[in-house]
Amino acid sequence: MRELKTLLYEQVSRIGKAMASPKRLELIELLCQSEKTVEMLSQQADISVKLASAHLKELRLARLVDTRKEGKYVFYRLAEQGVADLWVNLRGLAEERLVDLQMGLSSMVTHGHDLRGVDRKSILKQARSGEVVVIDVRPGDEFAAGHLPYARSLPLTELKKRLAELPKNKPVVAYCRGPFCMMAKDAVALLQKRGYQAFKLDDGVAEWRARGLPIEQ
Amino acid sequence: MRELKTLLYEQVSRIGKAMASPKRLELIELLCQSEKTVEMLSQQADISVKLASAHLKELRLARLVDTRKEGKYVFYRLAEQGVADLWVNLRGLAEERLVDLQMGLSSMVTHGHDLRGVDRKSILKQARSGEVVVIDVRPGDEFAAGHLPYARSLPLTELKKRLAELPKNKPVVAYCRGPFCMMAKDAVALLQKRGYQAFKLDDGVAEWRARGLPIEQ
DNA sequence: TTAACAATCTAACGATTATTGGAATATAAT
DNA sequence: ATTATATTCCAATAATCGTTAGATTGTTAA
Repeated sequence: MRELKTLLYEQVSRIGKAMASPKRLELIELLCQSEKTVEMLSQQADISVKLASAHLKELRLARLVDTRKEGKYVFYRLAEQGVADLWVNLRGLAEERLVDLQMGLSSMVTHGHDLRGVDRKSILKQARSGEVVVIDVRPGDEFAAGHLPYARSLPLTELKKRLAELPKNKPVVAYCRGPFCMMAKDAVALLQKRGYQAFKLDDGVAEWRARGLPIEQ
Repeated sequence: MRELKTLLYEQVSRIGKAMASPKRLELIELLCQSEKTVEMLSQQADISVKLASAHLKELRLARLVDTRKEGKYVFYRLAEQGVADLWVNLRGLAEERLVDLQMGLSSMVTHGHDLRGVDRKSILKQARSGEVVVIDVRPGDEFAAGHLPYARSLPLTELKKRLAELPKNKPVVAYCRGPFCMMAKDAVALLQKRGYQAFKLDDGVAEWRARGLPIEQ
């Protein structure tokens, strides 16, 4: 009776443990974008390959991620959609804490012209009608793995040379991996300096999907 | 830049850490039912008062719970609804793992006549019309803090002496604290032995509310 | 075959965490 | 005041975790 209960809560806590490390959370967020190799993950999360491998092992043990081998590369991916939803849920709960802890977060939250309050469905509608241009500033492979409807891929790294593709008479909405990612922020800063009407959308695909909105491939 | 990111993920991981202990999860589940004192929590979770206090301190540090002092008692409660939702979310993810690990869970999942597949809204409708009787077998104070609509309080401890209150010609649906709680299971077993048409509803109030359904007080 | 590369495994360390027992606070009851 | 009760604080221990370095496995390219 008691033993059974202990067993049950232990199982759930294994998932909690897996989400109890900052590095692992960052890896999960990256995997919300697309499947990636250990090397890609280690680079994008700014950690050693060894450490990434160790953390990924933990995540696999907790069944939050799965792997696929292709040649000498091992691709990791989320085991199911629910993992991304849990990440969004967890981060949402933490965000309140972040603001009232007066964290450096303020430098991210106060991005001047953001779309925090704007209704997501109205953005979707305006994007469809062409009233606004939605750009996805993540690397191209992440865009290919899934992106917001009507979004155009324009990776941050190519933004400078491809500015001409964007209209100056329409609002441009940029998004990236989610609220903790700085790519959209940087893109908006650049665009605004060049005279574009640029806005940042805090959502990434995980947030978008967790709220039941559609994702395209 | 990197430091800021590190800081952000660290904050989220604090919540993960708080949910990384089986005991703390059990405490959270108990607090989903109603506010409780340290002593009540320690008894219901089968741990020492000291240990309960230490775990509750962790939860308070992570801002998942709040306290209220009344005389010599300290009442703990969830800091916000989102905490209960996160618990439901987390447990949901773990449940798949539990079944394919062939855990002792099977002894709980196979409760014979359960309502796992039955639509929640139809239960609600049938309860309103009186086609079924919904009983809440948790302790009375938890019922008072919030319960399913049209439910009647009939704590497991009093069930035997109050059997006469239940009809034999209608289905009786029992629920308790959630899928990990055994009270409804025991109630159903007793009722079925006495010839009632009894069924177990796996939801507790947290699960019910997390799915957007109404709760009464 | 050999060389280069991706990824994992092993061992080790310091840091953190869970748990317990004993002392200390605070409040209520006598 | 004194006693009893609820809770927390402090210290100590064993267990677990994060991280790094070195060796190892498996795969591709030469």
